Amino acid sequence: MTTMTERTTTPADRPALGLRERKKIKTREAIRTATYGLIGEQGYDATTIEQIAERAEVSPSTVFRYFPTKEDIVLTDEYDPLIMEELRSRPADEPWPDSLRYVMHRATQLGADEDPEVSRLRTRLMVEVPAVRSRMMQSMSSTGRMLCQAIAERTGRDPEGLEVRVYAMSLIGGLMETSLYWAENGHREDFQALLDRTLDVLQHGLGTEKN
Amino acid sequence: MTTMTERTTTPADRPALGLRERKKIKTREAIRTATYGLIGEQGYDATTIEQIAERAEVSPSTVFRYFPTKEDIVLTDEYDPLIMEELRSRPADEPWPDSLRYVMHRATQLGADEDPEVSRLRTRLMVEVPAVRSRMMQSMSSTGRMLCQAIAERTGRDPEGLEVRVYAMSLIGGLMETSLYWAENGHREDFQALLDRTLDVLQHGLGTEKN
DNA sequence: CCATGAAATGAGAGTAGCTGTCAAAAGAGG
DNA sequence: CCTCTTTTGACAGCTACTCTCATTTCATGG
Repeated sequence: MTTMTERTTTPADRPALGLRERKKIKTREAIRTATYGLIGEQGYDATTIEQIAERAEVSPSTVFRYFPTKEDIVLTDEYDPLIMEELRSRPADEPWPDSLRYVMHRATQLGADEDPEVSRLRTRLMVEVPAVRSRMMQSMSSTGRMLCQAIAERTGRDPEGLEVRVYAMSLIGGLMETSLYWAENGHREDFQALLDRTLDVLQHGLGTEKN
Repeated sequence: MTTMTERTTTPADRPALGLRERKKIKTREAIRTATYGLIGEQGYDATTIEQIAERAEVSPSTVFRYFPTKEDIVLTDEYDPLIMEELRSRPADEPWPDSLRYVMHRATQLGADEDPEVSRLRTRLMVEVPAVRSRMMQSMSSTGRMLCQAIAERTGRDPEGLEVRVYAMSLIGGLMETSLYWAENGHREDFQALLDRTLDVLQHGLGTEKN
């Protein structure tokens, strides 16, 4: 227990990570960068783990140690915890739809902060490579669990109850489709705008607007 | 062109399929039966294509000719077209939520008609085997497309529009979660009842009911 | 009934993702 | 500098899946 904050001989606010940790992070990024590069050059299927290992200057074994599957190399997904935290820090009396909208906006801002190229490549792969989409959907399940938890906290319901679970998954399904839509249309439209339209549909169903 | 209704020397209304077609159907079922049996005995992962081929008395090559992936052997999914047809045949002036509810009820009846053992094995595998769940979710996408089409026909919207697509996928996500919920709880509760609760949530959101 | 053409099958080799083991190398701590 | 632990690399192995090609099986027309 008690991660860090213990024996930080370096008084600076720097990470204070050991050489080992730093190397691990570097290896992780080397693998990801190599993967993005190779996929960009030759496509997803044509890119083998061996090639990735070679370009990242590690052994194939190491690649598997860092990422359980090839799809996981491109699907980072480190946002969920951030989103959860953001959600929890919203005022308790704020209407739920408002909280949701606010947090989703924040999340897309975070997404835009990182290299937009990467974020687009990722969504493009979601559309084009079935395996990646599958993996993505799978990760949706765990995201759904967290959402259930958050909703349960806010509404005092059972996080394992059917209603909460159904609601969470329908939400995620809708949001997922928004990403696909965005990617399928060549990332032309403004994602935030799409998001707003999506949330409208999820709140009010298919209303009477034109299209 | 012109399938059958040509030279049906057998005046009976029987299928009038050639020996070849009949054999194909038999092979298909042999493979599925073998798969269900083996998985029931030893589990999904422990069951290899070779074993399936052996029990079905065909070659491994043939298994792959009939089913592109191992997961596809257990995921039949021949209901989509039926559901679509049922949906189309509803009176045009029926409110959309009512149509949806009616059709979903019909679908579960169809599902119960076939061997309930098989249907339960399938949902159980969805919960337990990630690969199967992934494949299932993937098939959801195509189901979603059909739903979009149906919704578009009913409401005069663009089937490719964001709103319709989001609505369809959120629906499918919710329904999917219902199946998972049902399987996770040992198929104890009445599926139709769960379905009704699900549709309530999808229509009205998380209302004010207790739980 | 047989010959011809087409379709289905089987056998085999090959690819790649992924798992496991084990010994060597590199960092951490005394 | 020595020891312990973690990380890595090399290797073997399994299995899903693909591709090719020869063989068998059904359909058809004479």
